[in-house]
Amino acid sequence: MALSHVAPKAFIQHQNLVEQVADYLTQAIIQQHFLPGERLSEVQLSKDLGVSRAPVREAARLLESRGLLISKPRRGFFVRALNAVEFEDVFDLRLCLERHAIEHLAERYSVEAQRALEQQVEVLCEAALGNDETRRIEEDLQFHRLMLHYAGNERLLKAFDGLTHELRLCIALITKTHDAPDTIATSHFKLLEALASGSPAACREAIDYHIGVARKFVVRGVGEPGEPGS
Amino acid sequence: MALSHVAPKAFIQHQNLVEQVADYLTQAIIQQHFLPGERLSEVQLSKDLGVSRAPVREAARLLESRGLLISKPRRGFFVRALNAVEFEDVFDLRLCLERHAIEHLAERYSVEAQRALEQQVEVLCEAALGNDETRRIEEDLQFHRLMLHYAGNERLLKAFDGLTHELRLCIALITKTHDAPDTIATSHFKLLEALASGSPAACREAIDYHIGVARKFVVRGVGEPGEPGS
DNA sequence: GTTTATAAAACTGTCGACAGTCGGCAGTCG
DNA sequence: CGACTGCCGACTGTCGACAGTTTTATAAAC
Repeated sequence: MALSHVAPKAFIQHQNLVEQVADYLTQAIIQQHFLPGERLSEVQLSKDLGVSRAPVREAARLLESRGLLISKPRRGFFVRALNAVEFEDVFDLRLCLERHAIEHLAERYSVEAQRALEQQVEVLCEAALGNDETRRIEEDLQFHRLMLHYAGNERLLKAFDGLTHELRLCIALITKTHDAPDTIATSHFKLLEALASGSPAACREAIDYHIGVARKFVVRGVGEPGEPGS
Repeated sequence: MALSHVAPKAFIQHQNLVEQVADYLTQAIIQQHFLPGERLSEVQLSKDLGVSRAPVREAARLLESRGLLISKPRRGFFVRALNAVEFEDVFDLRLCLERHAIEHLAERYSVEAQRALEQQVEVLCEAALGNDETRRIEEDLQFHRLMLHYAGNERLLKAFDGLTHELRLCIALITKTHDAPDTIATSHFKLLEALASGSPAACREAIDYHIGVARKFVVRGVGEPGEPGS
């Protein structure tokens, strides 16, 4: 592994090594600098990043809990390889969480929440016009995070955050999503309308449609179930 | 392949220190040997358990991701202290997950699933007659885990498992639940009936009632929001 | 007696090192 | 020629130690 993508040694500022390593690994995995199923060498990473193995190990455990890595005892950490079934499961869980959230939100839709969401949709639409796919995805996720937040259950948001890491992975793996970026962006307006209507049923219908579209964009060309070789 | 006579899985279980420490801590927290909000000293734990600090730290990170601990930078790890709001949030999330699961399950209720669930309810009822509260809780959770499992989304089950740790904590904190153990046990029958009917709506109603009862038992005498003193 | 300044203690974050283990490779035996 | 065995390198799991920071204890000043 020549690791040509590796960051300069001084990239890591002495501040919170574990988090920094975790962030670095997250980016590297999502950008597919490490292939799914690939084994991560602790020593190699330590050398590349210029830190010791302790923070690398702790960061790896963090990413394991986020579903980006899996650990095999005495073997080390491997990049999570998602198959089609797990793909569907992730989106199904997402649907579960967001349905619940939006139904709650519909019944407690404050002016503050409305303004925040509308503003975020504007940001999202703006991002959709540009070419920065990463930013578009992040703004999209941010909209949904806001929705979860204003739904009033922080634990729900936390669960969603635990999922966004995998979601990013899902999206990144198929990344050829740019069929109709503006379509996805504008489809958020329907969510706003449903919320404004105050009808939980309408909200549920809207979110079902919304996530269904997103899933359809992503689940396309996903490989067969089974572990790609290490 | 001369391994057919060998005991299933590995006869020699060389369990990681990390997992062992994590299990120990989990038990200690749930049994309230560590009070909520209390600070955990890494060195002290290392000495008590006879291991070095590295596995203790990694175990603590694991428990942090499970919601039993929280880490404050440069301060260390603290036992999670749940207030009434977080309490409600946990149960609300649980409701969200189980609604989704049971509605799915209703549409794919196999004979295998039905048999497994009915058997588990029997085990649960049996456990309810005894005095072992811990076992009752575990059997209860196991029933719900089975339900999630047969719903066909492993990711959903994983999310639930991430919640069971907190659930156990919730239950342990209030632990005076033994008002009517058999009531709770038998109330599972209603879930079985709803599933057998094949109606998602009936299932939803049943699970709403079921979890509502459970929550009512637990949410009682929960303190005010805010951090209890160390 | 209370408050501030200072010193000591305790603790976390991080590191380098050692030992046991795993996978692969070569050599050996059938 | 194929299967088994023992060795070798690489790596993980774990440890003890050091440095910087936070907290506590102590002392001085008001």
